[in-house]
Amino acid sequence: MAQSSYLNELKSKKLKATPKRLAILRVLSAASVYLGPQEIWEQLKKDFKKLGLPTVYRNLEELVDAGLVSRIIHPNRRLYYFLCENRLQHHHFICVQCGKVQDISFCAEAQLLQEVDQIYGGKILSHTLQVNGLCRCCLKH
Amino acid sequence: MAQSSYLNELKSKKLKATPKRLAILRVLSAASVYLGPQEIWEQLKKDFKKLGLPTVYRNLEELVDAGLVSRIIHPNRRLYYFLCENRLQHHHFICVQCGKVQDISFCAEAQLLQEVDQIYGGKILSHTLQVNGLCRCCLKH
DNA sequence: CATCTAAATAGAAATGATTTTCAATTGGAG
DNA sequence: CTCCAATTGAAAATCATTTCTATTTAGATG
Ligand SMILES: [Mn+2]
Ligand SMILES: [Mn+2]
Ligand SMILES: [Zn+2]
Ligand SMILES: [Zn+2]
Repeated sequence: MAQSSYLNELKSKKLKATPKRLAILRVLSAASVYLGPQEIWEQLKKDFKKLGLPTVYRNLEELVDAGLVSRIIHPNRRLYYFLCENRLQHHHFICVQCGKVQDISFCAEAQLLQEVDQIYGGKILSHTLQVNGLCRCCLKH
Repeated sequence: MAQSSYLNELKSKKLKATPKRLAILRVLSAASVYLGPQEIWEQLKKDFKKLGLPTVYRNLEELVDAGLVSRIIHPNRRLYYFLCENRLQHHHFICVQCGKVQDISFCAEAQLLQEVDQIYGGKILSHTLQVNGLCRCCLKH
């Protein structure tokens, strides 16, 4: 995704385009795997002599809220983040070994809505669909 | 579920039917909502003068592994547990307000397998599908 | 019933990811 | 340039969960 695209999205979400926030986006954008806050922090400490880990945590969550970054809840229950070009609502297949993320085009939304809304009369606030496993590449080794 | 049914399932999973383990099952069985380890512990401290919180944590995970209890990852990212009579693979709609759990009969398994296995060549180890929201009852108030 | 062993437990301590606090800094609108 | 809300760093707190180890116990076996 282009840098200018980030800027527009940030502005529309009322997030300032601070150097650190942009750097976090840059790291995520360059990564081919999901990254944890700690990893992102360690990469960025090289570029900024001062950078607090809480800043990374805060920014990641803000970027998720803004819809720029997707959050992955690993089976180990730690949080990871991934910058996905695909802006449509979708889900992920994640490799627990190498960290690769692949889009799942299948979306359960309609069926879930049907069941929860029409049968139970409830209101869906969020849903998680995540598939964990080993990617083709990791399967070989 | 009948007590004797628990005993059989425990035995088949090589879990001893200890008084505390059975008590945990009893508490879960009596509950109409998902419960956290702490809550379960607090209820059981009345019955056992000695009962460690780690024991509750350990047992809950063992019971999940044994397939007797289902684990719920709340949007608040804490763990909750629920004893569901339905032993077939299925998912849940949980109310984030009152803790009610309702079965989602819809299962994405086939489609996910199709996509991950046949398109990506990966292997699914687990998948999470959970719907969070407000139940009919909580919606009214 | 007595014996025996792997499984289970208590209690205390450690863990470690995540969050909070608050004073100082800064982006960017006007 | 000014100004203020947003952002940040540093340190500390939180707090759910796990680990450790000595002790106890379920239940298999004879
Ligand atoms: Mn994606
Ligand atoms: Mn169920
Ligand atoms: Zn992989
Ligand atoms: Zn409810």
